[in-house]
Amino acid sequence: MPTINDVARKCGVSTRTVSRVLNDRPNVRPEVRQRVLAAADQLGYRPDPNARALKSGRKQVVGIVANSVSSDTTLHRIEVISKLFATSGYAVLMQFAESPEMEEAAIHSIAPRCDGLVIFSNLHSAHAPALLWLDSRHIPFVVVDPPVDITFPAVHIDRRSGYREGVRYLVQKGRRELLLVVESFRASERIAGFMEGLEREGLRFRSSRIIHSAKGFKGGADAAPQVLELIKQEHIDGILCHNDKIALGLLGALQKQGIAIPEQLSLIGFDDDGYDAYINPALTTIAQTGGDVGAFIYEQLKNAIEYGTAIESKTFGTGLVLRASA
Amino acid sequence: MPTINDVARKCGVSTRTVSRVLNDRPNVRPEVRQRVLAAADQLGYRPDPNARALKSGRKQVVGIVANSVSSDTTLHRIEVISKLFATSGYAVLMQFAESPEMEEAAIHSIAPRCDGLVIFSNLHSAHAPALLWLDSRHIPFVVVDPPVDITFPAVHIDRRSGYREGVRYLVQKGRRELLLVVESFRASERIAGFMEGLEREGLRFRSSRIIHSAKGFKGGADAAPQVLELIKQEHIDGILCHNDKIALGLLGALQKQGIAIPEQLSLIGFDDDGYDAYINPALTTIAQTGGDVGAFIYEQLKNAIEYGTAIESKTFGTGLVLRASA
DNA sequence: TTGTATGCGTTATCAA
DNA sequence: TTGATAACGCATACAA
Repeated sequence: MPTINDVARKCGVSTRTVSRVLNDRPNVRPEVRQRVLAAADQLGYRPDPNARALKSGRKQVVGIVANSVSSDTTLHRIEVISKLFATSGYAVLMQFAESPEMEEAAIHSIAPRCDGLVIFSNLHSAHAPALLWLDSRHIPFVVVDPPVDITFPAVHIDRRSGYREGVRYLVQKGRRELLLVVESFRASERIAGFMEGLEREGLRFRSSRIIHSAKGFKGGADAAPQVLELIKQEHIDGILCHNDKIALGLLGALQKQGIAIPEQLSLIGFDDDGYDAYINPALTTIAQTGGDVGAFIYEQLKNAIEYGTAIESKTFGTGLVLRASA
Repeated sequence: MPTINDVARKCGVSTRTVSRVLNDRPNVRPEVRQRVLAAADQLGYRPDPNARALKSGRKQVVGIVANSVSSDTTLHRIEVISKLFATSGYAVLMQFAESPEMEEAAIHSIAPRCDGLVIFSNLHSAHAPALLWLDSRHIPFVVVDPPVDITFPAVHIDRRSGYREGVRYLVQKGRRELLLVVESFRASERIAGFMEGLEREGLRFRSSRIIHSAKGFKGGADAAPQVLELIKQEHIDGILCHNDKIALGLLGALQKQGIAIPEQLSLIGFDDDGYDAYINPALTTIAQTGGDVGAFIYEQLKNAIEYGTAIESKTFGTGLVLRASA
């Protein structure tokens, strides 16, 4: 591996001059610049990023810490962030964490190698020590969709309003006996929206109208018997689901039992997964609105890193995407 | 940010001793070891990974280069690899590339920061300079699912046998007029398998029996009119698709036109996406077999990095996952 | 416009 | 068992 010294020697200049050329600094004669560039190219010289980082502190890397139970949405956002940062010459250092403790450890392990951090967080405390630590080290970071309110720069997704809107829409369609099917993790915002929606429509909330399901397609399918029972006993005619996977799992299982959707029952998911428009009936869903979360994070974090600007928090809304199932 | 010197000073030993303690080296009195550990902890000391990498060459990072058009499968494999490496204390440095040229650039930019590399490749040449360069630098790497044969350690997915098997299965079910719907990218292996399958079953191949569609659900749906035409004219009764998204898009569109699946027409996808079992009819598909690709890569690469073992190439098979659509 | 020399925070050689 | 000290490859203050 050739070093900057090799390049300097090869064309009879000092390392200082080579450094100038390589970092696009002024005060180098064009002729010398050419010579250095040629020598570097010829030797296949590449600056050592570690040495550079050690000296200058700039690493050209952004870190991403994500919780282990990352959804397709999270994966997609990570992809967007990575691609955008790639266009600015940054690579992305990623570490998954299974638990809040591991998440803190991951932050500590990744931060020293990064110019900035994106944290898809499960940290359940608003005062996570790792975040305080980052802050004290002046490492810019964005927390994405934390389950609790947080005083640090963060992107929030307002699911509550989406579920509220879902309820309103169903009621407007003449549905009165509504049900909410949620996974155990991150149910509270959905439940709050559901309850608020009922209240605003003047409908009474009953705790029996919240069903807890396991995760994913299978969770939805497995919840079907219980849902079916409620349909019979309480004449459920509208269902809001934790996400589209739950909705699809449930949809198929209910259809097999002869439930007509949307005629007899309206069904609404969450996330706007790619398949929504192509299943039968196409799935009405609630989706994040207000632009691309990944793009927003990129803008904020990049400016914070390169110009020291403050990162502004933002709340993205959610809204109905109307299709056939409701 | 406290350094190793601060720790050394704080407990009155030399940096050498602190270094010994921190790297679990022998020849330190237990009492001193305790003292050092306590001091480090108290100062919140964390070794600088850049300085460490600069000196020792070990970076505790594996790199992933992925092409921009990465499928869900790729994303999932990346996730698996990241999580496994996280359990061994490695973070993952990721860079997406839009083109083969950018892919080479990404390799060059990432490699110096990594102990090893995973390359989800679109490199269309078997002798990509970047790979030769990696090899000459003795940086272990695995190429995943390259579109061409390659002499470097690689994981191959044998799609051809899967499509062959698909044809055989359809014929066995009494289907004779088969159609293949492929995207433009990476169609050749599928076409080869399709043609081989037909040949083995003694069926004649006609070029009209290959339809090119755009990407994704929409591509499948948009191909429907053309497919419908063929169904009418040539009495198509079995379709193999590029992947499950194409299959689902096509499925819905055909159903809307009154085609009964699987009664009138058998439909087979590829990938075994999560929703396959939950749509109606559940989608029969072709899936990669032989274990988890990500886990295999982790094993190989980790051993190569830590013990210098050679990485062995492996070909993963593909096989039918029978459900209702065929 | 260019060069010399120092130090970033580690690891590791050598001597004690 | 320990310590002084020299690199690792680069960026930059300062001198020329």
